[in-house]
Amino acid sequence: MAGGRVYSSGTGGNSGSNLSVLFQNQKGACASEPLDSLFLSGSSPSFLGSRSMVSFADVRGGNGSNRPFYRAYDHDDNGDEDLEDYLHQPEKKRRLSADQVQFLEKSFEVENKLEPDRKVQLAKELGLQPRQVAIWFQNRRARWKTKQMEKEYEVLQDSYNSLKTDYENLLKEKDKLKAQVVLLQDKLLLREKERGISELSDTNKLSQEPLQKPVVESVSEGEVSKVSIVACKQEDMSSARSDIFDSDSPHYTDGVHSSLLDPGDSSNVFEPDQSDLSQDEVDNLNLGKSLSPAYIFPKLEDIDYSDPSENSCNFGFPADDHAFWSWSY
DNA sequence: TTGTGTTTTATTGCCTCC
DNA sequence: GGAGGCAATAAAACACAA
Repeated sequence: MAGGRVYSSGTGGNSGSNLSVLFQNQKGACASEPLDSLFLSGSSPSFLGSRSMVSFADVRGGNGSNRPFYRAYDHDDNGDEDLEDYLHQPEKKRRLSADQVQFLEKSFEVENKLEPDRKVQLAKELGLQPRQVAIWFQNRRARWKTKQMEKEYEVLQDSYNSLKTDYENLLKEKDKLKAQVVLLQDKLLLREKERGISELSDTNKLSQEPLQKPVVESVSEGEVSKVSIVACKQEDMSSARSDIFDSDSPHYTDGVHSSLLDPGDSSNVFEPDQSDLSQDEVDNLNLGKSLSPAYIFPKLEDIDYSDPSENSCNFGFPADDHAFWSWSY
């Protein structure tokens, strides 16, 4: 015996409880053995006929009437010789009958731990040894635990897959936005070059016409750099540089400008209202008139788009604005 | 029928609790 | 120190394809 343990051999007697009556009624459905009919009397316990393996000491030490009934005994064409052989063969494991298992399962559902009294009671009801009942519960708990772990694993797996999908979608969205940024930067560079050429010719003209109006004033007050100011109102203006709104083009409507200011675009983040502007911002607005717009708009190359929380210029969004970064798909 | 994988029953050794 | 639980494992019983 394990670890010097001493296990009670059990009685296998009938308690005569209601549970026994229940399973006696089901006995017809249970695989009834010829051996049962041989050894079972009318007053025998309901499960005694299918009694499983008992301890060797119990079996071998007892007389013939104490021999267990082996339900697993294959009796298709058994004669007396087979019976003899069977009774003399070494003890083997016996599976519990369907009824016994059902009984134990129901008991397990009620309580998966086995109190000593309950163990003895169940053993009596089932015609098993208390030790066998204990072993069955122990193994049943192990199976239950395994099942639970499998369920938990599935839940975690589903959660992981969901997160992975979200992550991949976000990556795609990020790539899309990056491509947009590159496109816009190209357009800006192009316009910058055009403006450089234009200013060069303006300078030449200016030297000949000193009374010409300042370039900035050609931009209407309602439109000038409102967007750029708000976009960067929380930022260090020293890093700003923009000439998106060319003084020569107050109604700048190329792809860049229109995409940023299109009121119909729900994703448009540049929809500031002048009434929302603080005095500082208004000052900046005025400053923007007198200074070059290049001081107002940030240099796109300086913006890090990889991590929204680290943007030096987040276009008016707080860095922790998760709503912006976790739009649905 | 047989080989092989799975399930069930039981053992062993270790650990915790009282 | 004994009782009982648990993890690991053995081994029999069982299921099933080839």
